[in-house]
Amino acid sequence: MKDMQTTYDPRDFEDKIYEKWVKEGCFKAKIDPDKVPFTVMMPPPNITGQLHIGHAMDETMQDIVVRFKRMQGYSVLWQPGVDHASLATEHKIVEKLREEGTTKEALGREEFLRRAWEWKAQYGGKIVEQLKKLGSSCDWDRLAFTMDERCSRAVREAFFRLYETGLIYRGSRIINWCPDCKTALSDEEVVYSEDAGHFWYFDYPVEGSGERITIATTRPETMLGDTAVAVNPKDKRYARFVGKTLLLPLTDRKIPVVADDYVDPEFGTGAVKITPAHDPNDFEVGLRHKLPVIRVMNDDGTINELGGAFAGLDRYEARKRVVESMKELGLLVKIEAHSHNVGHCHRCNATLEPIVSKQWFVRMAPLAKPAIEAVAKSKTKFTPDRFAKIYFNWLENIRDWCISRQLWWGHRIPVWYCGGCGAEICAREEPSVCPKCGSADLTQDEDCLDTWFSSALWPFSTLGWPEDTPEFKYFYPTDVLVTGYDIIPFWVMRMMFSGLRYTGKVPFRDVLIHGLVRDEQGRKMSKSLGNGIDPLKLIEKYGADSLRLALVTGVAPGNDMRMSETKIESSRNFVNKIWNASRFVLMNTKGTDVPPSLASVRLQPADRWIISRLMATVREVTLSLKKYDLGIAADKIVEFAWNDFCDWYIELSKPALYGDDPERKRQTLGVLLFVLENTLKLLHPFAPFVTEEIYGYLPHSSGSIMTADFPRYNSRLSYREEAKAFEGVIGFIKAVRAIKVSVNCPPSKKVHLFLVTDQKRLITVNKNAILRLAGASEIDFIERGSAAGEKTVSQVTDIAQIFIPLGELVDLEAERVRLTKELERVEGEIERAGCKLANQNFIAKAPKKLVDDERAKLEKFLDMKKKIQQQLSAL
RNA sequence: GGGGGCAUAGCUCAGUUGGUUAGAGCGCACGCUUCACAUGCGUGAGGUCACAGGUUCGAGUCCUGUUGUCCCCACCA
Repeated sequence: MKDMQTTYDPRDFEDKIYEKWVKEGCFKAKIDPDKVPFTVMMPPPNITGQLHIGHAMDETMQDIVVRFKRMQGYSVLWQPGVDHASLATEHKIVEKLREEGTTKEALGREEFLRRAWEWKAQYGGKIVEQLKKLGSSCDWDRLAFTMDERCSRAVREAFFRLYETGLIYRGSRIINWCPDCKTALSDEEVVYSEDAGHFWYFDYPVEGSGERITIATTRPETMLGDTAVAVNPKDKRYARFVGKTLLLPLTDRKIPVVADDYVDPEFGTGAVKITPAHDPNDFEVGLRHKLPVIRVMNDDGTINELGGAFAGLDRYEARKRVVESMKELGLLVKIEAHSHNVGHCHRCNATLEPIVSKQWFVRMAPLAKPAIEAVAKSKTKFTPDRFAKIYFNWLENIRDWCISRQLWWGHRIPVWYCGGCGAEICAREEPSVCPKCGSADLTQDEDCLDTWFSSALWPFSTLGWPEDTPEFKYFYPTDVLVTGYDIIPFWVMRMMFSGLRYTGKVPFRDVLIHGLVRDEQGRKMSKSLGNGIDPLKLIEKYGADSLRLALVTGVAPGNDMRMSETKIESSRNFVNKIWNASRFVLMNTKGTDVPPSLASVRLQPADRWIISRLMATVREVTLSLKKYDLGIAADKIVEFAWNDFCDWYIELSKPALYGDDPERKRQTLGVLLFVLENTLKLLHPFAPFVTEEIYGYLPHSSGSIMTADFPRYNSRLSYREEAKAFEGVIGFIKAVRAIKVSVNCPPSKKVHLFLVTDQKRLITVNKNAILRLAGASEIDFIERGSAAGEKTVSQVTDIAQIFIPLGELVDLEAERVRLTKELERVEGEIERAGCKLANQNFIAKAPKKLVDDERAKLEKFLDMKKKIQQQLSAL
């Protein structure tokens, strides 16, 4: 076999390995009755989308969970797919058409849709290719699209069922209208921002008297649609006006003054113009007082013919002209600066108009209730669980969902209108004649459904629902949904009530919520700021493994994270470390017939220590992954691999590897390989490429690491007592190093160690490692410190009192200061432990183990104190 | 107005059900051309865990309040 490259360069193998996985069908989901299924639905990225860093994090988290479960022996389905993103896609195509100098209306529906599909074919696959670069192990053969036949059928079925049971209705309501996209939006699609505006104070004359009522408005142009002025019934200032008639300026209409609790007497002038067609609150007031609804605006934001002289003007031009006209009439009282929250289109950012419009709605109350219960009863659990509160908050305050969009790209509403009898027909498949009158004159509703209507069905539409397919039976309900907290109202919630409504089951058992990836300064990434981090560039520069590790380390679940290149550099350094450690082990393996398992190895103390640490790590990592604490799991692996394995065990193994006992070398290599292989397996879900690449070089490995068993905790390999004893050796070595540094003794200078100890055996067994790692030439056991002679530096450790004669390097005074400091520290500990143990409540109420530990600690420190005092007096 | 997050080392953040002497990465200081790795190794400095109470034998962790900060929702025309 070829040797590993001396330098780690992910570009050498990442693409190659991904191809291999795909070719060997490693990602394929299989219905296997002997295995437990584990299903994850990928949140389908928009076909318009480019892979951004947020996707990268979301995908990485899913891939980690999925790879872990696969290695644990589950039959895993990670279902990929893309979303047609009705509005987003249509918006982009319309823009493109605009550049070409045409419009969708000019093209016509059919031609427009042909273009859209063409566009989808051209760009829709791009994001899929980008996902592959990250190492996503989803079953690409099952790639779904929210507008493919399967999903479309599910959409029609869902619509039909809701329609049939009266949960879908059509009605004229106030909705959020985007005059640029020319469509209705749901409440969730509105982005509010605090915009600087004005308050215009207008006088409305009272009919038959010289009096006037002053109202204040932020949208003067809507006065053309005013049908009343409202005051608070308790407001004495206006009591005499209630029931009177006002002459609405700029029009020839007369409008009443009504009394309504909605009006806040403290705000503005206490008198409010009521425009039921253009304001949600006014609409409600209008209903209460049976006011006419006069809509004065067209779909494109211009004033319509009901606006009289202002007809045809754009809303902002109309605003200007209305104010001017009022001023000319002497009815403009004053203008104040006023900033207020204004709704914007989440897609094009245009200022939205609340407008009365005939749309399709889903009645939410009956759907929200079971969705709330399911989470309240923990049928679905949020991680972290605080997001359940946010979920409840949304569902408890939810209003009916406006699902119709005046768009062409999307699922067309499955409702037909009969030209013969006027019937409204909802059907799963297009009817040929009217079932009521038999007329063939049927016209389908022009509108499309909100994209999220189809996304809401994703966990089961992709599995073939409404058919009871084998996939649906085996893989549904899914296990975990991974997504950002910003998507809870759009998607998580809607999948929940849809799943419960149509399948009778929750769509997923766990929801793993993550935060946003922010830039180095903690700002949200946005196009306008230009602070976006391109994950593909990072993969090109550092490799996918490094990016993945950087995305999940040091983040608590649900919290936002800051991404920076330094962070990825650290991950890259770690991956590089793994690369080199593996290279070291494999280099030494050459020409040696390494034992295939630990069974035949006579384990040394250091071996048992590293195996013990490995087992502890296996246990912690497995538990953390189970709880979706990906960051903690990654930390534990890194800590083990870098500190325990590389910094300690590999160094400890060197005397055996470079020594003259071939059998000892062979056995040590057995341990090195065992630990390395398990480390790679633990790391594989996080860093799939490099672990697979290295795995291929291991002498006893076969197949892909992807299909290897995830390491299992084995209590027989935990060696707790021995490992603990060996920690003493490590502490001892560190102490010698520290002594040398403290007296500026060059590390290369070998020192002679004189030890007072009752652990001669432990030290003798590990003598070679100690000499090498501590930089010592000789070890002598002595009975008393004074035997080490003059000019000696000393230190107390858990396993020995160390004396090092360092001749002229020793500054007696500095040594005295150092030991005195050490003595103070130990005395502090004695004080602390003593106080604790003097507390009768502690002795009585704390667990026995803690009390015993504290006693042992006190003993230890008392002993140390005695020894340090001896050393001080010997100076 | 309602809800939520965050406040721990110079910076960015971890800290599992309360329990060793509170950790990591980066940065900093000093020292290392040690035969896997300078993308490295060794040693170290640096924290009254925002503040004030409370519960407890014991609080960074739980409770109450305060301050600062960020986010989501609602919203006064």
